[in-house]
Parts: sequence; structure tokens; C-alpha cells
Amino acid sequence: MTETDFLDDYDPTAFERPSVTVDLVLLGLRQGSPTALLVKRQQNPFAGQWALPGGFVRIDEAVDDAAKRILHDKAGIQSAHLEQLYTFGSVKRDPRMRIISVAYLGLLAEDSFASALKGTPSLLAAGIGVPWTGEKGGPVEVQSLDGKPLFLAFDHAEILAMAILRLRGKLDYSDVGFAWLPENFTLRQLQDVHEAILGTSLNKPAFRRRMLDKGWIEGTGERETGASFRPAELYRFKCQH
Amino acid sequence: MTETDFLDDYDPTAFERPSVTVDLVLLGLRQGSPTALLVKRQQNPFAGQWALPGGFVRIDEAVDDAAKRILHDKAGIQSAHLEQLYTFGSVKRDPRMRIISVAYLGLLAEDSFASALKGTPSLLAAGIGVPWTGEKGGPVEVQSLDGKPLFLAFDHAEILAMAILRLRGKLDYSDVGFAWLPENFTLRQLQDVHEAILGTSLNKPAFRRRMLDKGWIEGTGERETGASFRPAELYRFKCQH
DNA sequence: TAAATAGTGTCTTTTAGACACTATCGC
DNA sequence: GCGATAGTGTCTAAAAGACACTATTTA
Repeated sequence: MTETDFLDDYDPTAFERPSVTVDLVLLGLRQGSPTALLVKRQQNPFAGQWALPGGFVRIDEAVDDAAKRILHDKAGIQSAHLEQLYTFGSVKRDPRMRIISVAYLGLLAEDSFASALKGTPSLLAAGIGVPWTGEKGGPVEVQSLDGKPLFLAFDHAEILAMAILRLRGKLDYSDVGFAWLPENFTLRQLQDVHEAILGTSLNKPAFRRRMLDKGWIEGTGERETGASFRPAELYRFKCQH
Repeated sequence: MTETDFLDDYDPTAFERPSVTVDLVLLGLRQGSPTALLVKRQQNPFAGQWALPGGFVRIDEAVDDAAKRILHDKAGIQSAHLEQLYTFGSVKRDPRMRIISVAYLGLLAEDSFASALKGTPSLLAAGIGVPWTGEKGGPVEVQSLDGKPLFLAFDHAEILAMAILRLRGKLDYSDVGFAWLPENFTLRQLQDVHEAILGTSLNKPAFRRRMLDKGWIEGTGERETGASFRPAELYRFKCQH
């Protein structure tokens, strides 16, 4: 509240305080589909189920910094596109105690995602199921890469659903569409990312026109290598259009 | 963090916990301009400056419920369009102690706004200054209704700026544009609200077409009264298009 | 009938989708 | 030259802006 007449009414030290945590929705692109990084719970509650990586916010640490620290400590990732998503604050979301959790959305480039999986064996890559195609939100269905359904602990399915909606919503007015691409990329790759996020197919000429007209990207003059056909030009994202 | 192997590493009871508060950005429309409700701080820090109404989240209370309670207790408002905005979590945002604040955006219809001002004398209506027109965000300039600049306490100018950007961003894909209107309204009133939020003027025929094509509103067959010229038809918002 | 605003018809401009076509690479 | 994909030209459809025009009410 940070407001003095309220402090008069309620001395904060006289009230029990909630714990505050950060939960990370870490999304990458695997085989053309959005994929989340999860950790398996070893103990109750929700033992054996999967959860978002998370951790406590320390008393001398900004919430944003806690998110970065947990990204590093829990997922072994040095840096990623990280942004605050929403704060989940219902009373009983953790059955043990009052925990308010600030959720963050992190987008991992392909190499980042792969090395996190390799370097931290407790992590699992999970595909995002049907309601990805849905509109309204609500909990999301998640499945392991071999197709088995996974059950997420706590309200984490709801958090994941919100992450996905945010991603879609921000796709065409922010730089989130570039987070899953290497520094230099082809327009085809960019279109693949957009199609994966939106879950639809897009018109090629229209997509090119829009992307080039926005002025967010510029050609490098270089071309992709390794293709057994005509190589496409490589583009790069011009920071801060 | 609601994740057991983390609980093993860090016993939450062993760590000092932050206080969690809610701050409300309560916006109404006064004389065609967006206007915020502020309270004057009586004590240090920031004594004499203006702040957003706020209060502590109780240990047995959902954050959303805290926002509703503070809306009622601090502003005397029974109900309003209230949605979570963002969580401000830097370490030194309150110089006295560690406070993490979850900001909410509330939109008040004209009568609600007026009766809040009347019923709670400590509240002030403040106009929103220049950077309202800006694009990027950053702190916002605020002025009293007679044009004098006001200085907001803490990071509240930043919170207010974010509220404004959120409002603009959600205007054409959500129902926020109706929150400032009575149940029955004319298309001219609706356009005025949109123009106030966007800070631009809009094309009348195009605006009508878009609104009617969306299917969110329906005519009532009634007409406005009290006009000294041709009265306009009254429309109503069809909940949940 | 004058004043003032509600509400509409239509032309132009812009933007998006469809689709076919040309260009260029490795083999 | 063949296969395959990059990249473009152009037609069409849909949406948005501009602007003038008609309609309706009060005074």
C-alpha cells in the first residue's frame, strides 16, 4: 500500500506476511511446436506430478532479479527473454501455507533450450496440448514428448495457459516472435515461429510484406547454408525499431 | 515457489518475508478526460504528495479480494471493473521496508466516481498529463483539476503510466470501453470514450460500422432525452459476445 | 424554418488473402 | 536440366478513412 494513513491503521509488523515466490514458464520451440520446461515433484503435495520451476523471492532481492536467479539456478540458463506474466494470489493455491506467486514467461532459443535439458537432468520438455488451440484460457493440457498426458501441480496449468495467451497476444506488436530464432534467420523460419504460436498457417506473400513493412528486420546480404536447394536470405532483428 | 525440492533447499519459515500490498489505479472520465483518484499522504516518506489508494494483503485473503476490500474501504466504492495490472517488486520502492505491491486497474462509471469523491473527502481527482499522449510508457505527469502539477509518491507515477497503456491496449479487443458508460448509451458517447482513451479523434462512420459489426452492442429502440436537437438511439452492451 | 446533431451512402486508400509465376540454388 | 524452395507480381476481397449528404428532433 505504501501509503501512510494506511500504515496508521495497520501496522505491517503486526500481521503475518505471505511468502512470495516466482514461477517460470519457460517455453522453447521443439520440432515446430511450443514446448515447456518442467520439473518433477519429489514430495507431497503433488508428488510425482510436474511443476513449473520456481523459488522464493529473497527479502533483499527484486522480484525480477529473483526470476533471473531462478532461471539460472533451476534451469541452468544464463539469459532469456523474461517478462512478468501475472501474479497468482488465491489463498489455498498451495495447501501448506500462504504463497503468492509472481509468474514469469521466458522464451528460450533452441540452443538455450537444448543445453538446459542436457545440463539439468531433472528437467523435462513437455508439449502443450489441445487448449493451445482454444481461445478463452483456462487450464492447459500438457503431454510428454512421447504423447503421454502430464498433470501439473498446483495452479500451474492455469499459469501455463496464461503464458500461451500472452504470447499470442503480443506476437504482432512486440519482439517475442524473434526470441526463438538465432540472430540471423530466414523469413521462412520467422513465419514458422508465427505459425507455431498462432496454431494456424499464414499466407507467405502477405507475411513477408507485413514483416518487411514493419521495418523491424533488415537483410544481412548473407544466405543460409546447408540447404540442398536455393538458399534463403538471412535477416536480423533491428533492436528497438 | 510451490515446488518441493526447492522447499528442501530453503525453508521458507527461515527467511524473512516481504509485505505484500495492493495499489489501485482508479480511473474515471471527467469532462471528457481520463482522471485518477488519489489520496494525499499525511506522513513521511513523501508527506504531502499524492499516492494511489492501497493497503496490505491479509494472510487469509486472496490478492483479488484485497483489491476489492480496499476499493470499498479506501474509496467507498462498492464495485468496479477491476483487473490486475502488474506487480512492482523492486527492493527499495518503499524506503521503510520491503514491500511488493500488486497493482490493479479499476474503471469507475461517472456516478461511481462522483459519489466516491463526495463520500470520501480525502480523495482527489487528478487529470493525467502529457505522457498520456506518449507511446513508450515511463512515469506519467499528473495534475489537479485546476491544472497544477502533482507529484506522486513512490513509484506510483510509473504504475499509473502502465495502467494507461494497458487501457489503450485492451480498448478494441475487450469490454473496457464500456466501463465508463451507463447501461444505455449513444454511439456518440461510446466514441467519446474511445477518443478520450486513445487521445485521438476517430472517424464517425467508420467507428459506427466497426462497433455495430462487432456484435457487442444492440440497440434498445429507446432514444436519449434532454437533448435540444435530434436525440440519438440508445444502445446497450451485450455481455459476453 | 433554423440550428444542431444523428445517421448513411459512397468514393478512395490501405491492407490482407489467394495464387500463379519467375528466380536461383544443389545435384 | 530437375527438384525444390526462395521470392515477387497481381488480382481480389475486406476494412478503414474522408466527406458530403440526408434525416430528425427541439426551439
